[in-house]
Amino acid sequence: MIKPNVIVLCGPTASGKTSLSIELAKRINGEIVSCDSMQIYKDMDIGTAKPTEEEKQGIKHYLIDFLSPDKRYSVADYKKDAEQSIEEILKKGKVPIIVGGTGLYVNSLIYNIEFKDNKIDIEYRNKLENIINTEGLEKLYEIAQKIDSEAMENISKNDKKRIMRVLEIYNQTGKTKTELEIESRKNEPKYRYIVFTLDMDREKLYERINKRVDLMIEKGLIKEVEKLVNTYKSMPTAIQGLGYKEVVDYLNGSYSKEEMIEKIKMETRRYAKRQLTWFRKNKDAIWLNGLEPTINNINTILEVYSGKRTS
RNA sequence: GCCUCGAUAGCUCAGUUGGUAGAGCAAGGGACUGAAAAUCCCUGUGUCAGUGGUUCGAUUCCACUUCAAGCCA
Repeated sequence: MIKPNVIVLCGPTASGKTSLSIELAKRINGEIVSCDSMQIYKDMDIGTAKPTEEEKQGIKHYLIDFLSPDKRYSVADYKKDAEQSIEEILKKGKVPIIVGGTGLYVNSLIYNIEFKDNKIDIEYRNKLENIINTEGLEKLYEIAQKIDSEAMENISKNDKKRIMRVLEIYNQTGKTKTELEIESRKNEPKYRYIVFTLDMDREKLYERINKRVDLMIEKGLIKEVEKLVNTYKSMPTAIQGLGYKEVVDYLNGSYSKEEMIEKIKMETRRYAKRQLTWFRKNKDAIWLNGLEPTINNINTILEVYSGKRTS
């Protein structure tokens, strides 16, 4: 059986994914599935650089702007939702285009990582937090080491989230993280994912990031955040978004407006660097230069897509 | 113009009782399976402002030059 083609366009923030993907979708009768852990949230438009209706040019976008910022969401939810979206697009006879910068989410699709149908046990997580506060993180590290020493080889003794996760998995499933990950990789992907990574000269990318942050402030990012914190009592994940937590600190008087803007720029540059580390790891990806004219990049994608080019 | 102080990593500075130097921040690289825009790990060669002098040896001491800051006029 021939697997359907699915195009994946990843790359660091501000590399030009949005406009390239929309041009591509118009060209090949495609629809876009976003792969972005922050654009999923409603009421967070400016800071996440969500495409506007005008920018979308009538191209349907999935997994954007559909979740309340007070809700939790995870890679497991994403995997399920994204595959459902892909199916819907294929049913229409259109081409699915996955677009975004969240490396973890991209991998869940292209390596077909299968997640069990479990919810996060917040009570247990709080219990672990308590142990950290009373006995220290070392205590949890030791326990985790006993449960799954193999997984702990890659986890620093300071990496609170990952140490907790090892314990959470064991508590919930009775299996180790290592065992579960082997099971999660059993099945081949259902689609032929063709992965493109959009990048450009680092200096140029940073210039674009800086400019984009200034533009966000101009467009009213501060107002957006004010409204957000007044509307939602708690935002466990959404408030972690770049730009959002910094504006909250600014509103609390932690630093001046200028300092806030510089901080957002710096954190965004660092984020872009981390994204690139993630994408470089995928040796099958085909790299595109965001400084090239859009038409050139589209032609490259089309050549690979239609099988005229393999690398 | 006088006096004082300074010039060391991209930035802010420490230091070498003379044997070519190190912190913080920035930056770069990396890890990543249910919070991922999160979380975490690793990485410090730079004409020690320039030119001369003393010395086996000067970034360190001395002289001059340039630049910057403060004070007195």
